[in-house]
Amino acid sequence: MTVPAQNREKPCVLIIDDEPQIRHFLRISLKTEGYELLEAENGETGLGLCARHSPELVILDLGLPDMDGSEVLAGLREWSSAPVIILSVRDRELEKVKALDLGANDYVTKPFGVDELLARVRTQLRSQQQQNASTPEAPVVFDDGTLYIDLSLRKIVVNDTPIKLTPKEFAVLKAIMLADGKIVTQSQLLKDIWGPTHTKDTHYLRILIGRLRQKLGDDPTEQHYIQTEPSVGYRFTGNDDKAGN
Amino acid sequence: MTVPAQNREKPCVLIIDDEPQIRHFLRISLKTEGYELLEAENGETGLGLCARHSPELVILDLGLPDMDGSEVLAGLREWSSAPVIILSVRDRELEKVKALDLGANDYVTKPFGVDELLARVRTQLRSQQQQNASTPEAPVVFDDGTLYIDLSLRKIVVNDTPIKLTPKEFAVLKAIMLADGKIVTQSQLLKDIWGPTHTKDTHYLRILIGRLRQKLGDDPTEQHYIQTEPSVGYRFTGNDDKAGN
DNA sequence: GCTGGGCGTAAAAAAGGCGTTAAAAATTCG
DNA sequence: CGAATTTTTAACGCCTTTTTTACGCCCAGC
Repeated sequence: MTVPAQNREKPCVLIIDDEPQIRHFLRISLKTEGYELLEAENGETGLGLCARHSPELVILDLGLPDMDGSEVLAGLREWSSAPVIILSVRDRELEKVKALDLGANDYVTKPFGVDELLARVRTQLRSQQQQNASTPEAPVVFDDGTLYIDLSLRKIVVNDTPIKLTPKEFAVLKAIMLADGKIVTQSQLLKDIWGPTHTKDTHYLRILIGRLRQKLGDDPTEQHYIQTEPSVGYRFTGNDDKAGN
Repeated sequence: MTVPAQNREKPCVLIIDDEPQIRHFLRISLKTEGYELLEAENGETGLGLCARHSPELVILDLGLPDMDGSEVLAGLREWSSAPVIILSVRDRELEKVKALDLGANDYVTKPFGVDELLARVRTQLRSQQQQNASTPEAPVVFDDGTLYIDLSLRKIVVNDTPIKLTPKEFAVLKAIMLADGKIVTQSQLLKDIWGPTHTKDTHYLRILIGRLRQKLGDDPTEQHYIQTEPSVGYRFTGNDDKAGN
């Protein structure tokens, strides 16, 4: 599995902003504070970078060229719990509330003071540290040469051929991938994706898993990627049969 | 430690502010959001209330009559990690940095919009909750070099060969493993796994234990792992005489 | 030394779960 | 509003699991 290196000496901060001068400005400030930096000038590369490097914190500008900032935030929150500080020129209350309720951890209005922003960065990293002591980040990208999956960009490639997944198919794949090798119970999947009223309808799952295996090129008798634990659930495996951790 | 009961239906918010109209204002807003409330009009009673009730969140005004807000914050942080949102009329950057670095989680400048404050309250409670949710299950693992069992991962390995257990087999193994060396009665196992209507069908158990021993590589005449207590029940032991962990 | 209850084993028959296919219904999208 | 995609429904064959049934063994007690 392509598990991003989690043991960093310096905390890593990802900046997603399209304005070069802001990025430059932040780069200087954050570097002198001793952070490692990642930069993206649009939402898509931002999501990709975040998936591949799982930074300790994300600074996200709401006004991006390719997609709305809140879309980026929502996409991020589907699989990442990294703290996000929003930057925005819009200081209307509604905007702030929307972003915070979407899962942002702080909202700073441009123009802002560097020192304040740096303090807010420290604050977020501090609270994050408290909890993240023993929580290994779940893998968001998978690549074994044959199958390539990037949950952040919703991109699946099998043998260099892009594959399209339906919403439910993707939701199931995401769920079992984020479980990181652990079994996800049938009732859990049914509850999360079909709703609490369908926790018994396991045939939904059987047919969906069937289509998923077919699309991923996974022989059900081999169960290379998706393993069935009969009458319990399913697990995603990157071909490590050994008793791992 | 005097840790008060933490299981509340509603999250509890402590307001420390000397201005009655602000307290009134916050009280209305927070109550309608469904929070339980505590109020203090000076630092000392605030600290006392926080110690006694350990609220899920603290809203702290920096300008208090009896002691400086940062003193309150510093005092709080000596023993509490509850999220603190600072309220202040002072919007100088230095003030914000000082408060945040003292351990505050957010800093809101008066006058503020209610909706934004409420959103920030939700945000803080959310990250707090997230952190409590992690680290739920302690891994239950047995390993003596030959037999490896991980109950949480549902993984059994005998002599480096992964073994598949059926649901009932696993349920029985789990039951006797969790008993930690003590005997589990036959009727107990039958009631728990086959249901209360089968407490007499001990032949089910005999057959199942047989298969289990076979799969685990346990000679029934030796009873290395699963011991029979005739007409009583079964117990799991990992090398009983040896210094077991 | 026979006897009977409790245990372990071995084979069958019965039941249940899984994967697959095809078609109908619902939803999305142009 | 119609076409294409997605989801749901229904039915079948296969394999695994569970239950049933039958038999042999050990050991205490008469």
